[in-house]
Amino acid sequence: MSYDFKAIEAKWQQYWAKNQTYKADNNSTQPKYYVLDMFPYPSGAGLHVGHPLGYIASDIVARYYRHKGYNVLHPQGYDSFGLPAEQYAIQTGQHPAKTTKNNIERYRQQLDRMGFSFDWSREIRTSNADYYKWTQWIFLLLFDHYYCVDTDKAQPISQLIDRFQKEGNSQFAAICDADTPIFSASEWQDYSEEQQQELLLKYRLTYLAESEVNWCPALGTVLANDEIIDGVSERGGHSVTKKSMRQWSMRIGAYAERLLQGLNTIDWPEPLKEMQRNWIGKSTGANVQFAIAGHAEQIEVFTTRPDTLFGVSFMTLAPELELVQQITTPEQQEAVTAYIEKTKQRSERDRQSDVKSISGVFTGAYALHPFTQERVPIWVGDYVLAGYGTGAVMAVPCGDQRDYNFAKHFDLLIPNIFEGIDISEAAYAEKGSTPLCDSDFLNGLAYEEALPKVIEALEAAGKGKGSVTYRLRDAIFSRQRYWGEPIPIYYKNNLPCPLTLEDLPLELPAVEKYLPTPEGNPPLGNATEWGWDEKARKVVAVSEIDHQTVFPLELNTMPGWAGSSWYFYRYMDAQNSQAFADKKAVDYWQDVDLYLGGSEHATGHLLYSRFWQKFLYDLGELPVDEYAKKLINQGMILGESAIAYRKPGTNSYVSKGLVGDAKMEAIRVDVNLVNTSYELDLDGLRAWQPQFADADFELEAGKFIVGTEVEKMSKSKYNVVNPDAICDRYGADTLRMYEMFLGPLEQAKPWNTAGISGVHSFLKKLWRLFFEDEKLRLSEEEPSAAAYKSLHQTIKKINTDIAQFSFNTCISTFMICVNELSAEGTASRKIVEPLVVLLAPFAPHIAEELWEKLGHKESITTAGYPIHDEKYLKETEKEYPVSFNGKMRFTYSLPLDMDKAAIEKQILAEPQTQKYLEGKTPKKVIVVPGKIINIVL
RNA sequence: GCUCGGAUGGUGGAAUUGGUAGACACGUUGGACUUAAAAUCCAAUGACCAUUGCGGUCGUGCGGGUUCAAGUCCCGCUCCGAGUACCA
Repeated sequence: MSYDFKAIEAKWQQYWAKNQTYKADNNSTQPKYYVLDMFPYPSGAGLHVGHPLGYIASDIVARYYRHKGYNVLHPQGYDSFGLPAEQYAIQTGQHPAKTTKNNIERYRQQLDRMGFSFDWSREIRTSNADYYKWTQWIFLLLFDHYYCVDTDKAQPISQLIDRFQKEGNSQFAAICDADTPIFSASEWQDYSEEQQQELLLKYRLTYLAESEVNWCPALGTVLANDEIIDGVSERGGHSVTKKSMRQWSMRIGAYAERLLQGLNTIDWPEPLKEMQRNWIGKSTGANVQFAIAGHAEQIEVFTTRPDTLFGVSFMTLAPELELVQQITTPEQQEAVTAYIEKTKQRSERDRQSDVKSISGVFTGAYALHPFTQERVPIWVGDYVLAGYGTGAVMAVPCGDQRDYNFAKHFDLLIPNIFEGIDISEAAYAEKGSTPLCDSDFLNGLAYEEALPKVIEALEAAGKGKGSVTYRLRDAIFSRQRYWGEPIPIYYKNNLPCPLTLEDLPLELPAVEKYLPTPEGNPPLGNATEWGWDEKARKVVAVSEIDHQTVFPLELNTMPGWAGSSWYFYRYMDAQNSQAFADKKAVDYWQDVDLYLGGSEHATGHLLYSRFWQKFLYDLGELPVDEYAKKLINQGMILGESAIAYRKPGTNSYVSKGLVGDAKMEAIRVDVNLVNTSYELDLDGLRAWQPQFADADFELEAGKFIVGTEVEKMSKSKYNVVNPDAICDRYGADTLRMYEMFLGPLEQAKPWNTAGISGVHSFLKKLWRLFFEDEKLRLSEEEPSAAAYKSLHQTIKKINTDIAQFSFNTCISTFMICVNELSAEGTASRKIVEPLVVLLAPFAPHIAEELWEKLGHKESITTAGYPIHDEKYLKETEKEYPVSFNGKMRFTYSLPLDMDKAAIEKQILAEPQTQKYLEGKTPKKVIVVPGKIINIVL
């Protein structure tokens, strides 16, 4: 009987499904282990061999922990809202729900073939109303809370209203918009309901605000910063401009410090943490007030170098600041207005690609230095960003390269305040130990001492204070799209009113067209049923909107990251209709023990989900404030595109070896037509695309060889390898083991089928260990010492390697073990039985089959994972390499328990040693027990 | 520019964290079995020299250093990849 992987895999996949082998129990007394994959967006292209890499790794871990006696939660679902389905709907008129459903079915089929141990009873889809009901609920909670600085957590808005009633807003610290006015308790009470609501919006953790957004006219929507690459949209490459719109935002900035600190408590890859730290971009320094000559207003600047205060020679304001208009002198008015207009017209793309050119204009106004009262000219320059710090900088040309360049360009003063530093060529930006000069009370002090001193002086003079600024901006939450979660808000007198939990889910309405309306409203503006009846608490026809009892609903939908920011808690109790998850279930599962996914989500999903986590933790909804203890980034599997070389302007192709120095056009051909020796199947090619039907091919040695290029796997590059094809040819167990064998999990690597035969023949060899022809040839005899040793070495290595997620070396270890056992001849039950369990996480189908053949009635899942016994590994003797001056000469076998002195004595007495010593006395003898003996002459 | 990460045979990659570099696999070459092919098994395989003598020299991107001993640690470069970018 040969290894019939097709029959075996089909059999066990059915068995697992029928017996719900991998269903996790919410009422278990076993310890829990939660292994999570980043759930996929079900695209129309289906899975390629790159997708399962992380799923295979997490599946190995899940199965391993089950063997170890843990109650394992290993769920899977779909991030099923998203732009591609909507784009497809626009083109074809097919409802996104329908295409999404089809895509999911295809994904599921492909996933099932690979033998994953997912608990499918917990499957979720973010586009299902019973799921997004709870996404909407979280939105409502955010709307109903503000961030209290004193308690350093989110608090209910009702509490804020209480405080406003009693003391106004000047007595306590809460995170709010920068333009929030100060008011007293009596002023608050005098405000109208509308005014009060407007003010509360400035505090809510999700809020409406007029904000500058990245507007993409071609897509008709707003894009987040991470959806823009090189100034054009990630999807489609359309140009993007700035536009001011009233948008929903998330006050993630309130959590900046906690998001930063939390990184120290989680075991995530250091590079990923570093990315998040940079994205949060904390800088400490000071805010400094500059008076303006002849004006009541002041300019506040943020600087990380208040110690260089005496080097200020001008100020620069961002063109967007309102203050600019107020202080500009009549003579400069024209120039300033022209400059502001010019900046407005420049698209984000221009501004980014044109970093080097320096532009700016003088306002005619002067600021007064807080200590010297010297007059400092105020300029406007677009290198200052309105959105960072205060939108104004104190320019210290001797200490900052951009200020330096600006000063050189406009011929402004460059006073030097660094002792003994030459600044004739460039600014000196280091925070070094160089003492300051010409700096009044800071003279002679270097950065470290000057910093606290100047802040102290500023605070004493009431001219500034120490301050911290973050680069992290609040996240725009509105999308002008159809295929996303509706925002559970309606508008009364233009003010947003929240729905309540009882009203949810607010279901996505049907629309005729998925494009924006002619008036420029989002696609939901096309819905006929999209009014909110406040009394009946239900959605009614738009025609009934009267602004008395029926009001318009929000037309924007939520962004892609909304549904993915909390999904890992839904898996704990996926069917619950009363809560996002039952409290008992959440208390039992707590958090994710291992999270696997790509690093491309570093500053998107992985940051937003931490933010929501901390918020829900503040509310007591979740037990921990970081949801994933450990995270691993699996590397991307790249495609290896096949290139056929064509003579320019002809239809003749030349085999790779014959190209030489000739100029050729590189034409990508389907990799699936290429075999492992890079030979192209010409008949297949001719049938594949008509342009090749009558092409000429110059062969070498009767073959046509293609060139290759490693790039991202994508349909358009014809380099996509479908896992189904591999499963057909070699089976799922081979695919699983081969993907792991390819290299370290974290590393990006090209897909190449060349080595797959090695893994496949390993499985065949394993099979032959059990079967000779038709017969199970299992020995019940006591195994040899060598067999025991081989097994226990393997057990030891596999256990330590799984703990380190080093799956590629696990596969090697298995190969060595099976090679050794095969060489021995007979397979003893005492050896192969534990071996099969050991292998089960990696190649579950063949392991189940062999387990059954060994006479077991229950699934191998219930078997305990083998633990090695040192007694089989114990060695009494060890080969010591003996080297002279570090150069290896010979080896000598010695008992392991000998002490160093005895070893030294015995080695020196050896005739062979004497020969190499040539009568000299060694200076030193180094003995590392069990490792090496080095004799230094 | 800044911040990370990397560089080991023809190829993918190992190396107990300073202790015999190249495990394991692919590929290649030779052999066995076979009418033949597939499958399987055996042997060789870093480079160069010596090969009828068991050996020698070099070798982990480049140049230095520390050490009895360096792929591994330190200093200075080169190249490649990722992230980020007027962040005051």
